[in-house]
Amino acid sequence: MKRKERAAETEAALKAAAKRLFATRGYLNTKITDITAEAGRAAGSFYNHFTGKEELLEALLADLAEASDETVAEDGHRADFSDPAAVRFHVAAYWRFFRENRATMLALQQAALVNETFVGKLDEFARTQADEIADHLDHVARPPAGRGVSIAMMYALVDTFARTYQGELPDDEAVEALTRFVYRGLNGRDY
Amino acid sequence: MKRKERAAETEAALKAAAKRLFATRGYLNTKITDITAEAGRAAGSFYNHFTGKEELLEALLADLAEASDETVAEDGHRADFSDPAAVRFHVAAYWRFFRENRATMLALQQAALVNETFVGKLDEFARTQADEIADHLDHVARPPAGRGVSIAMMYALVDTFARTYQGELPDDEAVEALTRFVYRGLNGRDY
DNA sequence: TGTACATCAGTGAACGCGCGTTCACTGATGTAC
DNA sequence: TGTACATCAGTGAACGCGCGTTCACTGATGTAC
Repeated sequence: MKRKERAAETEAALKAAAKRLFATRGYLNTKITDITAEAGRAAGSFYNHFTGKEELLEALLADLAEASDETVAEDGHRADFSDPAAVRFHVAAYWRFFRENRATMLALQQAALVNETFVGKLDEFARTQADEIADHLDHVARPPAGRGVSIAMMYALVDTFARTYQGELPDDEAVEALTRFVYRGLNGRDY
Repeated sequence: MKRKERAAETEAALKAAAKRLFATRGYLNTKITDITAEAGRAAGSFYNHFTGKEELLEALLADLAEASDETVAEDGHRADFSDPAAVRFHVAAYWRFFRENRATMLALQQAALVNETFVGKLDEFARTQADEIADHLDHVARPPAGRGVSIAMMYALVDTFARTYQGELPDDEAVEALTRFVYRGLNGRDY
């Protein structure tokens, strides 16, 4: 079974190279030949594993979905956003998730600009996140708007802030700021 | 002076066509030949007016800068974010600004993914917006974080929400929801 | 005011670059007997 | 266990498509005298 091993190694090398390049120069600026060069393989090798850059990104997304599932199952999970600790827990979890999957997340957003398929995947991702926390508002007495809109605002804030300032701001400062803003926004009072 | 008129008309037609296409299929998916076709001119004509798509976008940005300046000068301008009316005023102004300049704003964001120059322009735009409202926090007793971070969070939320939900949500519902969330986030209390 | 020439905006076919994709080839691994 | 053949992963030069960009040409407008 040396053949399958070799193929698996190459595939992994291509995915790893792609992540590195996506993180630095971005998905759209990365050529297929850049990926094969970074992975130390010939250009033609790419097509033994993927039909194109899109399929490679889908493979990265599949990997990411697993990582995402783990996050939810973490212990310490608080499910009531009228409790500041619960808000902080979720903000911190998303922040960590984003740091660990930055390359793929940025690539997905870029791909969505150019390819309808990935618009769908991005929406689906956001919807999944939203669904998982929808019931966390059950004990929030006076949310700022309807449930869907409230969650959407929270998500827009945390996601965009992570995209923009992660790496430029100390992690705990960012998490504290977001937690305070979100908690206040949702509950209408301080803690 | 019929020649200059004709040239000006063509240039305006190209800009208008570009805006239409940027709004529908996006900046990155729009080819130069798409723009000339949409404007009803020959492909070569484009280069009498712009050196490339980038320069066209810069022209659109220049137009937008004028529009932006007007907004600030509007009357009814409230400058104290401890007053809900002031928050609402600014949220509504940005919402309106975004609706009127959607094509250019979306194009700028897309261009920034591929071209360093536009990263700079986008940052500069955000910084300008932030500077204009920095002093509006003077009477906010307990902001959620330092001044810069507080403004950045507010901006991330309002801008992303407009990008994502404008057109899908009634304008006043969106403005109310954002106003409430932002006011609470900044002040730590409801109104 | 008229004539001859210069300049300009616009045209669209043609050119060429960049990059995705193919494919004949190589050497290694697996299979049949 | 050995030999002959098949299959597979990987290679990289070559091909070709899409699109940006050029350029010789046209007709209209402007200028000189």
